[in-house]
Amino acid sequence: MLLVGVDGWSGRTVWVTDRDRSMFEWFSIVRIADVQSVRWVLAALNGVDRPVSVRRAQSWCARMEAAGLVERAQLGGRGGALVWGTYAGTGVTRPNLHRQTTRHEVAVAAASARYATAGYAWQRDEKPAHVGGHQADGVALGFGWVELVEVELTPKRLPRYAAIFAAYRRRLDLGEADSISYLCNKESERAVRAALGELPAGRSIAPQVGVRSMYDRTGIWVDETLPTWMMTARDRAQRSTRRPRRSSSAALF
DNA sequence: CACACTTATTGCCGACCCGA
DNA sequence: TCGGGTCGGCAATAAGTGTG
Repeated sequence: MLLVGVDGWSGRTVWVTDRDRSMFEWFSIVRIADVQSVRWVLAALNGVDRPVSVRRAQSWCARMEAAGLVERAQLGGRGGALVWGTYAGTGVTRPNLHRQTTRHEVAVAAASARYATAGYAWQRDEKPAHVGGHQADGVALGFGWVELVEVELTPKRLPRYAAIFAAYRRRLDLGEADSISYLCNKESERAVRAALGELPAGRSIAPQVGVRSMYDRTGIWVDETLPTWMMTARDRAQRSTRRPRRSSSAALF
């Protein structure tokens, strides 16, 4: 454990545990999240499959804010305050809260938090190496299982889906991934399903694509249990015939 | 083993904010 | 103004640790 002095408070200190450091690793990957997602990641690090209480997540944020390791912005939306790691906490620069993509990033973090609780490691997808490639919003790594995750809050036009599906087809053929999950709201779920059915490229990957409506219109994912379709990494490993790419002793993130 | 003490976690309550 | 949602203070509880 590490003792961190609190600026401006004479004598006040905060303990930073290994678990807290794992939280900062997660924040360095997803950059920004809401309090609901913090509930799930704290649960993952505690080794339980239910989120910790809202109160617990709030107090964790308050404690780390006092230590100067996270910052918060109360924007009044559902899902709680937005939370991000400071440079001192994560070594990455502050996210821009007013960028249009922030809502999307928070939604990706919500997905990452659930996958973490289900036992998956989480990575950012690599930038496409060649023209026509496509970068997913995240990669969930199980034991011998690679799942590309796409968070879809705004429906796209059909030609765009055609290009993305073709890129996924190539990646599946190359063995870079085992499946693709589209996490949507109601509107985009309809668009993705339609595109998968109408486009030849869509039909060719459809058996390996899961389309789930998890978000409300504003991109908030609120729940108290893991979705039934989300198989835990451990259960998935027992059904997978592939050789593990990730040892069971690998770190969570 | 019994007991005191610490730490982590939770539920409850009131305060506050915001939109209908 | 009302209701829903979030946040922080507080007390209760569970689990872990040290001591006689």
